[in-house]
Amino acid sequence: MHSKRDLNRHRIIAAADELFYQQGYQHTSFNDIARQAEMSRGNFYYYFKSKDDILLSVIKRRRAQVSRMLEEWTQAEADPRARLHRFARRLCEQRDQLLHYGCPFGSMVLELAKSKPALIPAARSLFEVFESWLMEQLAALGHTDDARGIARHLLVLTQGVILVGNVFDDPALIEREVAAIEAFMDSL
Amino acid sequence: MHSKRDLNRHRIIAAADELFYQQGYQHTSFNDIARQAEMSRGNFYYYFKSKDDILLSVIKRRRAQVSRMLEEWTQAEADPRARLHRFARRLCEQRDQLLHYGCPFGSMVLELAKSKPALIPAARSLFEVFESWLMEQLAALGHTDDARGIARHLLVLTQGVILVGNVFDDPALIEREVAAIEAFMDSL
DNA sequence: GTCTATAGACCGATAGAC
DNA sequence: GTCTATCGGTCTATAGAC
Repeated sequence: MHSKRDLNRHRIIAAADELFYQQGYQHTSFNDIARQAEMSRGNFYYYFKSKDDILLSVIKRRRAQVSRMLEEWTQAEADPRARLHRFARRLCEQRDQLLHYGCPFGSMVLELAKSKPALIPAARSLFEVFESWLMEQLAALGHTDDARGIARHLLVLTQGVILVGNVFDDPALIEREVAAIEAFMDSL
Repeated sequence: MHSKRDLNRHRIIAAADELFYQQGYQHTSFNDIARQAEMSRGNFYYYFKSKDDILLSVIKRRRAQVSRMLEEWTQAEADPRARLHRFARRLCEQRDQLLHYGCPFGSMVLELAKSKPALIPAARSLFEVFESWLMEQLAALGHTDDARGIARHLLVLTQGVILVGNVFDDPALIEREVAAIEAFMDSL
């Protein structure tokens, strides 16, 4: 059902999702979220029991979006290698955002590691979605034993590109490193 | 000279340095720093004009420490390749801290990107110290044209390892990926 | 007495919670 | 809309070294 309650919950989560990415979790206040969602701040505790609770809902939303995206890639491309290239090229598609705010998943884990370690497992689950999808593609390419290691290596490369691209604000670095990642994928 | 003023300034900066790393900049309050430095909070504005000013001093301190470390490596190892290996192996030496809190330089840039973009250039300067040292070693190995690109690629690898290691809290990943980085260095 | 250094009261603003 | 805690930041009385 799309009750009014569900719609308002969704508006709050969508607003928080964007702001948590652009400003970070701690640096985003209820007022910020209220302004972005065009709602009164007072209602929030009708929908959520705490700020942490909003974050958990944001993570859940992101996980659903990631799952949907990966499913689309799986259906659009029959070749596992072509699927991996989709994964790599997404860095270029999202380049400008990534250079500004970093990876929405990596930066969240890092922030929580410093201020809310109890929430790390929830944020880690986003990476696990990517990891298991990558492992499926790698297994299809014959890498059954070392699938996890290679999957994590691909995550290392992508997280590194984003972070260093962010540091130097260097769009060319993204393009160059993505090409190297694709070359590595072809060598598998 | 080591006036009392200098010593106390140093105590505040050292306390802030540790806390900013472990808890993040925003999540560390003046009270936290006061407790850690065993000083009264009221004094801080005798030594610094703002919290941002403390951060700038922390960055300056870290830059000096990094420069000193790189200089030591340069003097201890005559072979540029051996120097690069020092750089890689440091990830293993610092493993436990890195798994807990991430890279002190990378995580700072990421936090500032979301909340204090004006301070990014200061934090970036830490990476530039590493970058230029790496470029010197690469140039000595004959990589004069592509030194910057390779240097940044090494930074990509190291930042990626730390971040993904942090996400999965996986010490073995650090060891494995560092071995791969060293193999890459040998191929240069 | 002078100067450096210090402690802690105090401020307005704003946070999350209700 | 209100509550309480805490934030970064300010001010000042004064203690101790010289």
